[in-house]
Amino acid sequence: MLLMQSVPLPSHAGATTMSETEFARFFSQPAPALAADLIGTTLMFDGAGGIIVETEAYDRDDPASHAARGQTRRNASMFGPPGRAYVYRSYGIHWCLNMVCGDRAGSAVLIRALQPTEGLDVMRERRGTSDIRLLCNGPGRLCQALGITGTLDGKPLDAPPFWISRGTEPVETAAGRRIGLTRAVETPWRFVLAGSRFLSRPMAAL
DNA sequence: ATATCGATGCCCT
DNA sequence: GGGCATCGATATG
Repeated sequence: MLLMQSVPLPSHAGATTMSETEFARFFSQPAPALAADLIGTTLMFDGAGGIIVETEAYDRDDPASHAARGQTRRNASMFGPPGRAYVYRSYGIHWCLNMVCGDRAGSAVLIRALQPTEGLDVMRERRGTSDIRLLCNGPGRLCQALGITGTLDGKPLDAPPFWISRGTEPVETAAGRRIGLTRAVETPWRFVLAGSRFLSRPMAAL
């Protein structure tokens, strides 16, 4: 069947796709809640991907957020419907992927690290390293590994080339300070899979 | 293991 | 013109 061929199969047991209403409910959560819930979720993009092990929440009333000073051309996707991508260029060089969420405009979750499970060969080629721990351990690195660029800004996350599946097994998460910020540094809106060796940086004590 | 620094381009004031 | 939700190389313990 044509439809089946376009859907990548997760390699780990227990994965499940979301119905339309589950998807809508999932992404209507406030950013910190979704950021925590995304840990352990599988993210695929055009045949490559893995398990989300690190996220950060940003929202409208958050001085560190791109949305803090209102809508602009760059952050327009953050003010659009939830369940879509917000992709922006970081430091002029890298792309970073967010998932737009919330019951009001200006909320998103930055995807910071994956545990790679699918498409290892193409990710190694794109990243220029064979070290599996260096493929997706950072927001810029995972976009390079998956081939995500600015053309995906505003695209829905429940349609190809994106594919998202929540795990059925509960996972242990930890929260801490966000990385690389100069503002709102105390807000503990970074979430990780406890004990993961695929993080962009180890979780520091609060 | 952690620290520092330069690259790089676009957004926004 | 200033600042930046990063990365990789380099230096050092």
